[in-house]
Amino acid sequence: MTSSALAELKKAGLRATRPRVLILDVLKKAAYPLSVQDVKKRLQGKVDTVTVYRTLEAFKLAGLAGHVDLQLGHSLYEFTEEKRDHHHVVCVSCNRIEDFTGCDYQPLARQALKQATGFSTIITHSLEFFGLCTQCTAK
Amino acid sequence: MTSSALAELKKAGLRATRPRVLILDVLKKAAYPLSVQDVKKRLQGKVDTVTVYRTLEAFKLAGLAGHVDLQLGHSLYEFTEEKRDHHHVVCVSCNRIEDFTGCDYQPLARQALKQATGFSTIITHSLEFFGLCTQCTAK
DNA sequence: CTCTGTGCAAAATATTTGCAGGCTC
DNA sequence: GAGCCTGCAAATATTTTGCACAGAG
Repeated sequence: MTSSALAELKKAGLRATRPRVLILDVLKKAAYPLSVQDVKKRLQGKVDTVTVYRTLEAFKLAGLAGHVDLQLGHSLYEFTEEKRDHHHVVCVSCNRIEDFTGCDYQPLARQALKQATGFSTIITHSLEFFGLCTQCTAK
Repeated sequence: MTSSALAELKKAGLRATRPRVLILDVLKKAAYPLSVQDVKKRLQGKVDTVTVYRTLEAFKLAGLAGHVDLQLGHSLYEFTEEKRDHHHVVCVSCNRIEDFTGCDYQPLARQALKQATGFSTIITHSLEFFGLCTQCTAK
């Protein structure tokens, strides 16, 4: 595992330092997007908080990780897998998260560009659904 | 204007206090989503920061305002107009914002519910595009 | 009059910046 | 060896909480 993280870092053009390998491994193992605090906790003091911030930002720029915003008061990051362009459904009551894939956003992006006349390119997009999970519905 | 804000507050089931009328007016006049600081500045000291936080949250619960997240490090709010379900295109370089409308999300929501088996209801959604505006493309 | 809303102070949380030393390439 | 990366300290920004008083209904 560690060695593959190392290779991915190099392929992405980043220096393969110990903190970066550790953080990338944590991201890859996570079932759901992680906050800076989440990452730090899972590394139990092995990496400084500031480094987590800087590393996640570097991963984002390098395309290794994506930024997720679920309106929880802090940013989340997740490993960018092959099955890219997946999104989340978040329970507004308990914050449970599930994924869904196959968002066909190209028509929407074209429509957005047609209306937003001051723009020339769409680079990325965010799409999140907020609802109630079955447990919270029952309550 | 002020009187209409007052009526809207009552209709939404909220007490029509001075800070709320002022904040609602500011939101309605804004061309784009505002942060807590934006709102506070436009009220030049007439309302406390904490009240702005609490009021915007109350508006959100009452359906008067919507929460927008453009990955800028803080939350934005905008008045919920009739032309609801509109979204934004944000320039990743200069943060310029434009709107677009007519996102046909029902099929996507159905697809999300089919895949997210632990969920029973979709209440709302967020969809934002990030790209380059023509000015920043030229640079 | 009752109960919610507000302002003020302070705490808690999240994020950024500066700098000296360490490690990758 | 050069230059990027890290840890530590501290500054800055954002959001939340507690409480006494004010104002809406």
